[in-house]
Amino acid sequence: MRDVAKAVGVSPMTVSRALRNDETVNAKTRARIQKIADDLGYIYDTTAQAFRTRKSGFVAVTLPSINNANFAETYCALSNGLADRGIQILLGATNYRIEREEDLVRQLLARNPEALVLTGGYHSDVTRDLIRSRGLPVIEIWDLPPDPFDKVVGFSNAKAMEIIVEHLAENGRRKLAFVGASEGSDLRGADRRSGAIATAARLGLPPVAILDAGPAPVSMRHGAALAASMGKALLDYDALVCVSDPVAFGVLNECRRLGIDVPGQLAITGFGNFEVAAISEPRITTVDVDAKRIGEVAAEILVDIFDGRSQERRENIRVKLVAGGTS
Amino acid sequence: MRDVAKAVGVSPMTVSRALRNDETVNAKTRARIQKIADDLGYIYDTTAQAFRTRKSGFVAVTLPSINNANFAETYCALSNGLADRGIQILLGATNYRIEREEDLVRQLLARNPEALVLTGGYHSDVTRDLIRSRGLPVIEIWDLPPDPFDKVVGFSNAKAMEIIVEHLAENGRRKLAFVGASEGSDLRGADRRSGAIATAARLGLPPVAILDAGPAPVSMRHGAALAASMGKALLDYDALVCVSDPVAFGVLNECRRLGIDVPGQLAITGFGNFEVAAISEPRITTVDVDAKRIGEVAAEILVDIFDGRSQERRENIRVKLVAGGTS
DNA sequence: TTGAAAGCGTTACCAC
DNA sequence: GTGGTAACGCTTTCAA
Repeated sequence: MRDVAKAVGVSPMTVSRALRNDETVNAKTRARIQKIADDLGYIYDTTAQAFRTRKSGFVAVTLPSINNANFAETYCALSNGLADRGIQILLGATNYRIEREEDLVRQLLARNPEALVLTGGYHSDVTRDLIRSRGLPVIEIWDLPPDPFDKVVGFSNAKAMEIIVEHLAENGRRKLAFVGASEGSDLRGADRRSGAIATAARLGLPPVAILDAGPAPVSMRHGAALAASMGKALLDYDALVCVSDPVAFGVLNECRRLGIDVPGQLAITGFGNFEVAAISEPRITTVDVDAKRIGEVAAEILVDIFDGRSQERRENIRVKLVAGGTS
Repeated sequence: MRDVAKAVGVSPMTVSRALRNDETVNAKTRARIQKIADDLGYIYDTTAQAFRTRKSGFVAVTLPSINNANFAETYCALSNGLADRGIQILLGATNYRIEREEDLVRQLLARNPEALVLTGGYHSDVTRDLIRSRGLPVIEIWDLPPDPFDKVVGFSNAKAMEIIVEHLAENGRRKLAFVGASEGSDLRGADRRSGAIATAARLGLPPVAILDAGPAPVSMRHGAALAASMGKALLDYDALVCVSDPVAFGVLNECRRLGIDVPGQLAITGFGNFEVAAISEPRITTVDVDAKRIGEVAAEILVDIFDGRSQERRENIRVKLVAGGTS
């Protein structure tokens, strides 16, 4: 920058302003500076800028997994919503290990992000302190934590399960089992489980059985393996409430192999309205979450924050039942 | 850092060294510094480090899509392989739009990454110039481009299709159709298509028909929709070679609805050994690509580069046939 | 094994 | 409309 300044015959300060298209710099001077900078092959140092201004142009985002159609959609919507502002996303995947979050957040914070988007509302005390001491804007997504950091864009995983259990009860199912990940590995999944248990209790159904499909992320193969290991014992229940569509699909496929009639003998439900739920035959009854909208709203909130329009935000994204042929 | 130094009673310089695990700092002092830094909630400023050392600590990675089990696995392996070096990944998704790559690369380069990992070997001239003028290490993955930038970790998509077509021919199939994305939207998919066509020709089979499932990314629903729109006309062929497992699964499911017997009347093959291929009943014949290994090898190469051990690398990652019940 | 001084390239702030 | 000065938080270098 000094070299450019020398070549043009102005001060480095003026060059700095000109290159940022500062209006206060004389238009002609600005053009001259631009040209000479180009000629000299000058490359603006974004790192130095980020250092000096304390603005990194990053928003840090944590996701449990990047290989998940719903999270991927949220990520893309978020990314697109911030792109025109020149904001880039710094992504961190916890792979469903909560203890990873702390390290991850530390790494992400080291880059001075201007905001933090966390998937889920459960965080260790250390993580909370770490974040609070930074005092940066936080958005928690895909959840509706009772005691949030700051902004929230999500839905209640427990409540979302209500509509599934009510639907099953309306269709005469009583003996429910919940198929999900092992205790402690998928906290939103655990919320769904408690939601199912609570709703069943409220409706006067027998206690919901818990079937463990292994540590998160549980997917098709885990659902299939669980069903295979249980075999006809699955018929102790008349409905399997699965934590996600892939799990439900795995279970459903194994049921076909076992000669269990779905939905005749057994109802199966999923969660998330994944592509496989709609393609499966029969279609899997599921809950649709507007993942894209979560990302869009989060991006909108961030833009508001960066523009200085800050306000309390707790957005409840609607979820809806998608009735299929498995219930 | 100054605050930590004050609290510990040493100079900032010693703190700096301690936090970087510099061996020259007394082990006990180092531990004390670590502890107090933690207690104070100190977060190391990577931006300042990047500024001072002229090293960003970033590796930029482009992926066609993050919602893809294979790419996700490559990404995770890459990320893990670089984590101990303190290198973070800056991710950019093209969403299968090649024209996006240029913008994306420009954005990523603005962050001064220390290396660039590109998925695929097709790039616009502008992109090529952009990258070359920066003179940074480049690894192209998931492909084996004839004229690569630099390092390569991948496989020939065309050759991978050979094993599928040979397998089909061995099993007596002759009238092949390729089901893939529209021309121009998925270049690795197009390579698979040409591979299928070439191999069929070499084996003396009739010309391979091309069935267009729409713009990339094509997935279950596109496969299903294509099959539904064709109906019994699918029986003009005796094998459908699908560009990916999800597409194959969509086609397979629709065939069941249409009353087409797979593999009796029609063989179906996929690509990528996705979970759905193994869970599907019957299992889908597919090609397994060691996605994780691609990420691991790429990370290893990058570590070599950062350690100053640079050498030509063109790693051909093996792919293998996974024979299922659909062929 | 530890510390002091200087500086990385930019911009905030104030002066003119 | 332009310029001078200082500083951002760290590390390189040299000295003790």
